[in-house]
Order: sequence, then C-alpha cells, then structure tokens
Amino acid sequence: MEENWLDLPAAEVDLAARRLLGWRLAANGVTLRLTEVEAYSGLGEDPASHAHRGMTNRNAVMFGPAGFLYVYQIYGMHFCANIVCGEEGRAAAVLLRAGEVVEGLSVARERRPAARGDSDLAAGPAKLMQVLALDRSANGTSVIDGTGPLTVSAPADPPGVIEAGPRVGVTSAHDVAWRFWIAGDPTVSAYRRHSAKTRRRSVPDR
DNA sequence: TCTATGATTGTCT
DNA sequence: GACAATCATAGAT
Repeated sequence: MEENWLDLPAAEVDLAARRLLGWRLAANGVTLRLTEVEAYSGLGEDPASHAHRGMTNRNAVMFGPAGFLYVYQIYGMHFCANIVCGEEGRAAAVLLRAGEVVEGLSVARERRPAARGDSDLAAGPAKLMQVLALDRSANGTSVIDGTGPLTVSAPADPPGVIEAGPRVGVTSAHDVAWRFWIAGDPTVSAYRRHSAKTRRRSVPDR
C-alpha cells in the first residue's frame, strides 16, 4: 500500500492528486471512480489558486487540515469541489474534475438529463457535483470520517497509467502540469485550449 | 464535429 | 464593478 495522500505536505499536493485518482467518491446514493483531478497550492508559486493571494472568507477551508471539502460556486450557477490536502496552515487542495459512475447509475442519469452518454455524466467538475447532488452546504465537511455528505475510500485495484498535462481554464501558470487523469478513460474531459473568453465588452462607452 | 457565446451570482478590489 | 478552477446550446464548417 502506498503512502496515504492525507499525510503528504502541502508542497507535494501534486503527488496527493495523483494518489487520489481511482478513489471512490460516495454521496447521496451515487458512487464515482475518480478519473481526473487538478492540484492547486497557494504557496505563492500558483497564481491560479484561489489561495494565492492569501486567506479570505471563501478559501479559508483550504488552509485547514487535510481531508475536508472546499466547495465554491463558479459563474453564478455551478459548484466545484476540492479535497483539502497538506498540513494545517498551508493552502493546498485537489480539484475533483471527473469521474465514472460505478453505482447508482439510474439516479445519476436522472440528475443529468443533458448528458450525452454515461461517460458524460460526471465529465467535468460541475457535472460531477450535480451527479453527487452536492452543493455549497458540503463546504468544510469531512470526506474521511463519514460525518459529511461525501465519503472517499481507497480503490480495490490500482488506477493504471496516469497522464499529466496543463490545467483547464487557467491562463497563467500553464508551465506546471498539474492536471492528472487516468490514461484512456472515456470519462475524462477533453482539454480546452484558448477559449476566447477574454472578450468582454466592458466598455460602457455609451 | 468544432467553436463561440450566453447564463447568473458570490466574492474580492 | 468586474471577474470566475463551467456547461449547454446554437450556428458554422
């Protein structure tokens, strides 16, 4: 058995992310096999992290002990979840990006009617949350002692080959390949390059 | 099949 | 007041 991701320091959050691949996430009647993650730190080398500028009311959980959930709302309508890693006082977290439904398939389908197929049920951070029926209320809860809505457990089999690449949706810090996924898994979301979202008509010149 | 765009609100400057 | 670790859809190719 490998060393537990729970015991890794914040500086090795990328390693923790790798080890979380393949783990099972159980919540509200649906169980997922984690197939894609991203690591975020906050030590100053990671401008893409919410914690890069220090602790705020939103990201306070990231500075806490490992094994807790950091949930945030994005774009006004979606939720994304991270598992906090590293020692207390250091910000580090692993974003749960995608998973394969291994239990509660019929329930998952009902929760995601827009999914194109079973492999699309949780092929994205917000989709994953929707399938597990989790939201803001899960923020700050534990994923290891069963007191929260989401509980993680070690996989019976090793996840297989793990690939790495740049993180999705962030323009800065694309030097570090801190997105990890299980090679060849159909539930992994495709990498989105340069989405021209920088186009903002913020010119109120009228 | 691929790409561009709108939706919508909490959080931080 | 502007932006954000996204998703679904319409329209182009």
